[in-house]
Amino acid sequence: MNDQRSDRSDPSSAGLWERVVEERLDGLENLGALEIEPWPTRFDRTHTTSEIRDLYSGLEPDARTGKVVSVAGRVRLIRNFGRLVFITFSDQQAELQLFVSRSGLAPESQEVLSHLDLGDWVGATGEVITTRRGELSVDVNAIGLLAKCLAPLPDKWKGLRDVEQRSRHRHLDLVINPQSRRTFEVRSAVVSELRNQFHQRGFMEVDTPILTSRAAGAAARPFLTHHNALDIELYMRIATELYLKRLIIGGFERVFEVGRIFRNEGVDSSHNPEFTMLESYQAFCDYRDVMRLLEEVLPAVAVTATGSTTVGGEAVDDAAGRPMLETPLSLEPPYREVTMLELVSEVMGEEVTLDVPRDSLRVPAEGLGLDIREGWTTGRIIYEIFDRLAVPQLHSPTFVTEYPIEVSPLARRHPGDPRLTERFELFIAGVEFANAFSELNDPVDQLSRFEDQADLLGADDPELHPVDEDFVLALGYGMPPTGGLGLGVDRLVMLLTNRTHIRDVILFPTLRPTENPRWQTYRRLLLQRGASLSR
RNA sequence: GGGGCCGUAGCUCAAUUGGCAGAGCAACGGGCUUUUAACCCGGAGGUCGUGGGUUCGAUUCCCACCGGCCCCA
Repeated sequence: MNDQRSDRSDPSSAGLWERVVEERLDGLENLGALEIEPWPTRFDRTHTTSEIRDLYSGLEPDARTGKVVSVAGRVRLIRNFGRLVFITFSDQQAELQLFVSRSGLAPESQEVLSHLDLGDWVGATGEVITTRRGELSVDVNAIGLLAKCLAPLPDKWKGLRDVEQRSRHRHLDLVINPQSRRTFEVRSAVVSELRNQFHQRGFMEVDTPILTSRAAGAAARPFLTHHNALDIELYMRIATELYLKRLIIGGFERVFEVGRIFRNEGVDSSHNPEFTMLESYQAFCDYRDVMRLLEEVLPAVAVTATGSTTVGGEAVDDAAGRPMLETPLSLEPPYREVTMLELVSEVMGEEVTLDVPRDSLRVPAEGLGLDIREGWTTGRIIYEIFDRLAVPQLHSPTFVTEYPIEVSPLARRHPGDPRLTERFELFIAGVEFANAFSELNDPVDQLSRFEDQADLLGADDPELHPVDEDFVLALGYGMPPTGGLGLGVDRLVMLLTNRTHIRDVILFPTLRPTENPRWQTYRRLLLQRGASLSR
């Protein structure tokens, strides 16, 4: 272990932090003297904050409604005037003000009030009123603690800004940053609407194995794990593709899976080791049908999740991350369609075809700063030029079609040129969102493609696929023509919430573990208190 | 893999051409019955990411390391 690791939000100097926890624990003891339970089991809420706002918006200042409500939430702000206290609290929907006059308040409520801290959960009962300044409030006649917040929260206004700290302490991020809560609400809506869209089109949702004996269906390094009882090595899946195609072979004509995928590769602002991908397969269809599907599904998901097919452009609060798109962009179809060879010809400034000799492509490509490896064919080099130089310029939604066969071992050959495939990827804002093709269903061709890839595996090329023998055997029983799709769900959420960092759209991203230097102090304080409670 | 920037109070951030470490909010004590991030008074709170070096003296300069962000391959 490395002792030099630092964690900025958890400095080992726990002096002030320790004092705050101690003081709050002391406050609990005072409540105990009045037999007030700081962690009661339940609370009868009659209204949420937004229900009250909906019912009583537009009241005149200094109004009384005669309506008594019970509300609950977390204390966000306290403005104490001595005998009069204003408390702003929030539940999941919104904030609301509590108007608490000490006169006439029961002793239990007075005691709760005097030990109330920012972050505490409270339940309060009283009449809905507006104050002299017109603020909708609950005129509290009883207030109780629902849960004590023992540790100080980050500043409500400046928030937690650091991406790592926000994901490492997600509970605090969600308390503090409304934008972050909003992001994950959008994520939930995106996944829900994706499912809805596919169900509506007659797709059946399925679950395929995460633990597999062979990580296939994509070009990626897998995570390795071990099953004790069987005493075998197992891989975490790197794609759902080959299992879903087995289901098409089996006779399910439309299947999809929203699946967690694991790839043992680098971590950066757009890659997390585990991420979510939607894959769908529909029999009797080709890649052009999948294009139309995407053009329908993506705008529908955008509207359901965000209310609009326009993404980006709006100012994103700094505390919740930087924007992905500075200027707005429309997801309305039709999307631009262009072949890879057209794009590469554009980049190179002259017409590029698969007939161009390898070296007359390699030399100018290296001149543009690309690292061209020894075994790469013309098609592979074309893909590299495309990936490095053309992709970043694909701003509005663009289907790039006709991929070289070398980088598409699972896609059907293009009828016009067997060195190309019926494949497309969808790019938006310079980022790949979807990958689709007319699925290769000829086992003879599939086997030779896998064998070609296997021959090259020693070349350590990240674009190479491992062989899956069982899948080739399965193909032999006949897979109908099929259009397949892979859609990156995390990236779609990034696009719809305008975030640049994948950690901002994954609740608990993979992080290097750190020791929390406060733990020992915290543990000691709680154990001390426990001992004094049991006495 | 290469380059740049960053790490200071619970949170957000200053400052120092190398000489007692600063603010706002939070927290603590006091005051206040109509606030909207209330206000006023007072007192606290720091291993300046970690380790080493240079120096009379290092938060500041140098080196290494840890962690982060951005750009490039």
